[in-house]
Amino acid sequence: MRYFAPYQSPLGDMLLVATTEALAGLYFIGQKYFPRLDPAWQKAADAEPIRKTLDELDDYFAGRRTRFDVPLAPHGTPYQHAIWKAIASVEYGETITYGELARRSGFPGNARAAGAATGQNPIGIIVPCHRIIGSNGNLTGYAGGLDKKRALLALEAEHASPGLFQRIGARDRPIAESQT
Amino acid sequence: MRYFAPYQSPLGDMLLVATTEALAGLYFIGQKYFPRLDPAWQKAADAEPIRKTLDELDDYFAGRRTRFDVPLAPHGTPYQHAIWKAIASVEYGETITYGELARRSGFPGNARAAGAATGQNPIGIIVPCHRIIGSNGNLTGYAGGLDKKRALLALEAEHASPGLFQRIGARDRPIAESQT
DNA sequence: ATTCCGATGTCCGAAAACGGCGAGTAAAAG
DNA sequence: CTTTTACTCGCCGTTTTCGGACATCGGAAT
Repeated sequence: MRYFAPYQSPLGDMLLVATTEALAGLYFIGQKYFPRLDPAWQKAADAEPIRKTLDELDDYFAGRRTRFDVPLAPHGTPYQHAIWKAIASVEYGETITYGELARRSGFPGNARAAGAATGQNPIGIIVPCHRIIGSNGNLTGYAGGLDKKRALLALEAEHASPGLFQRIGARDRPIAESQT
Repeated sequence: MRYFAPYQSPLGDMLLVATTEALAGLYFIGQKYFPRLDPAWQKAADAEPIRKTLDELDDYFAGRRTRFDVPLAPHGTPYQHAIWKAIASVEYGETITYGELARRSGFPGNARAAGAATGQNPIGIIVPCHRIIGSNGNLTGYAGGLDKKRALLALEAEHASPGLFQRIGARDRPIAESQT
């Protein structure tokens, strides 16, 4: 059985999906790859993973939290799991390229496939796919919309520990953008 | 959750698969379309549908039973369900052609598709797909092997009530056979 | 008597299209 | 002559599409 709950973030309404054990999904409403709501799913804001996620999200958006502790259980292929795991190792306020992501996940040279897998990340924000950018500094894409990606990076730059150089805004020119 | 149990029939070893509610599968070991055993399945000869099926199979092979009462829950497409339901209406000792089967299931003219669906019947013997034969009298095929089909028809002919004319052996010439 | 053809639902394998890329080259701007 | 910008092409897992093959049968043509 799966449980779900809504969440109103400063960036827009979101949907949480979880089992009794772990968080399985976190989406912006209507984003790309938004899941079909199964009628069998039950609305339950009191399920343990959901309650915990809601708390941590509040802290994150308030700038009080730089890591998440909720147990995760995303559904995907072995390759996708490798990619998502590598994404999860990117620290708050830090950004890496898709090429670097491919390298870290153990599949050097698969930048493109890594990008595709990144886009299908079912647990936005907590698996921080917004921290992956193009090799030329472009944001290139985000399932929830580029504005969300930009806002998340700005939030993290705002509250990141001062020692980090790779944070957004540390560049010598404004960040360009491409299509959706 | 699914349960399974072995059964030693006079025609060879078989596998039963069931839920707590109903029988979901009955296969000759290693037959065509034999299911992949899921490690999560539990061996349980005491589950209600399994116990009932084992009893009824004993009676059937002893010639003491011409109908089955176990609740069935085969897994398949709507079309397949229509076909299997029509198959189930063919009486002990009786045989019909694939064309007739198509007609009875509400899809006249689909003899070929009916044949394909027949082959994918997950509940052998109890859903009596062995009673479906070619329009020219050929046995044409059986997932468990043509020898099993022949043996089952022989068994039923042996114990069928005497009034039935369509039973095997009532033909004016020997029954030919085709490939596997 | 044989051969050929069309109609039909599903499964399965093969092939192609499609991405949240990136490096290398060629043309344009300063 | 440097620095951009535009374009091409290879990269690779996933998803979608497509084409046969089947437990057939009746009718028409050979």
